[in-house]
Amino acid sequence: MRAATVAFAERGVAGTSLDLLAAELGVTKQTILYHFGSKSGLIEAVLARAAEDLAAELEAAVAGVEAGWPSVEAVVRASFGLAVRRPELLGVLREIARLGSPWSESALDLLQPLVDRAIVALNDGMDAGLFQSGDARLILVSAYAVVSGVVADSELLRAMGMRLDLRTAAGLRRTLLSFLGAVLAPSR
Amino acid sequence: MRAATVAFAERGVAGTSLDLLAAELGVTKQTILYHFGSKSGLIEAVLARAAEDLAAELEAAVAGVEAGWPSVEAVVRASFGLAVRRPELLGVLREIARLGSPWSESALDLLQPLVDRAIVALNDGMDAGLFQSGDARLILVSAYAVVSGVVADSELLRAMGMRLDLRTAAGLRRTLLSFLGAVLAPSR
DNA sequence: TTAGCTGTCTACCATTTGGTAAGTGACCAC
DNA sequence: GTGGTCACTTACCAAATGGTAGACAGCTAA
Repeated sequence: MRAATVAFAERGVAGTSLDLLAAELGVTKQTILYHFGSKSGLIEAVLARAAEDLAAELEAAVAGVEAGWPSVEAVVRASFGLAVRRPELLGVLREIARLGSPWSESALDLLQPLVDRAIVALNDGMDAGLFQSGDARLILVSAYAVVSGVVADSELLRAMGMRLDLRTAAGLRRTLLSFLGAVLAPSR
Repeated sequence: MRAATVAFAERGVAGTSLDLLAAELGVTKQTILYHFGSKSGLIEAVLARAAEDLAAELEAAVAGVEAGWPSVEAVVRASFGLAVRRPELLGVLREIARLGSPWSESALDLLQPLVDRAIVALNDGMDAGLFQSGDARLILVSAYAVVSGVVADSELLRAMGMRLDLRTAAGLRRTLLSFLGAVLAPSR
């Protein structure tokens, strides 16, 4: 599943054949089919695991962190950490969500709780005066798109003479936090 | 080429077979091969056209617009306009760039001028005191990632109960411009 | 010892895929 | 009218793809 996750994220689902995946693992394609039944079964398992892992990582990031700006900072930090440490986690989710029915729906179901939780947190923060009022969804989707876009378009980073390493991620994190700070900071 | 661009952007290059593409067009696969020689030939043509179109659109957007913030605004407006009007333009570039050698290099060559131009414009603005100083590359890549991420992850938009329509794009544009305004506005 | 289960393999299979070869009709210059 | 080019077709083909069937070895429980 780890190999499949990486392969799906890097080469796409359609671009990953069971034969090739099996060869990478030093087994035959039939071994994969034995464990997952079909390619769809493999996709399903990979999707479920990735969503679970992502939720766990973000959950861990905000655990014990106080609501408001510190939580935002923690999530952003964790997201860019994932983008460097496990880019395939975000990549495979996007890749599977793009497959169309019924995969988009499955992915959507699995990610909905995360989205809802973030929206609620932002709105709560706004209500509590910790954040400036605004459209939480627009802010969330913009922030997510930065992380997702950076992971997905690593080729474009190269066009700018950058790599998705720790230093770049730190710079991007600072930039995104400035972005968010500007939009969320309560007017004084 | 228009059909191929849309198909590549939506289903990926590997996920688009010549047979299917031909069927959509009401011709045979051999007709496509006649005009483009091979699938690679088609990809190459689509890539070149997409890069050219993107450059032309952005060029037109900043033509006659004064340097500094108005230019930033114009580019952001044009980008989100493209994201709504012609999402396949951005999508296909990302999709082809992801194919690995030698496609990434080709795509990179074609997009490099755009990137360079944007970097120079930002740095000039900083030198002229129109913008706050900062890392132009980080700002550019972040801003690009917002647009790219929104186009690529249209499924996630749905998870938030949003569509990539004119209204949403306008909201995202305002959000991104707030982001950029906060990072670029000269300190007073 | 043996029966059964598990994980893997070899051997196939039908379909799909990118690509080649050889035509066929329409048009056009001479 | 006739030769040639252009756009497109039908008829194939070899390789790759997802998937099935059945054999085989290792392990465990009776």
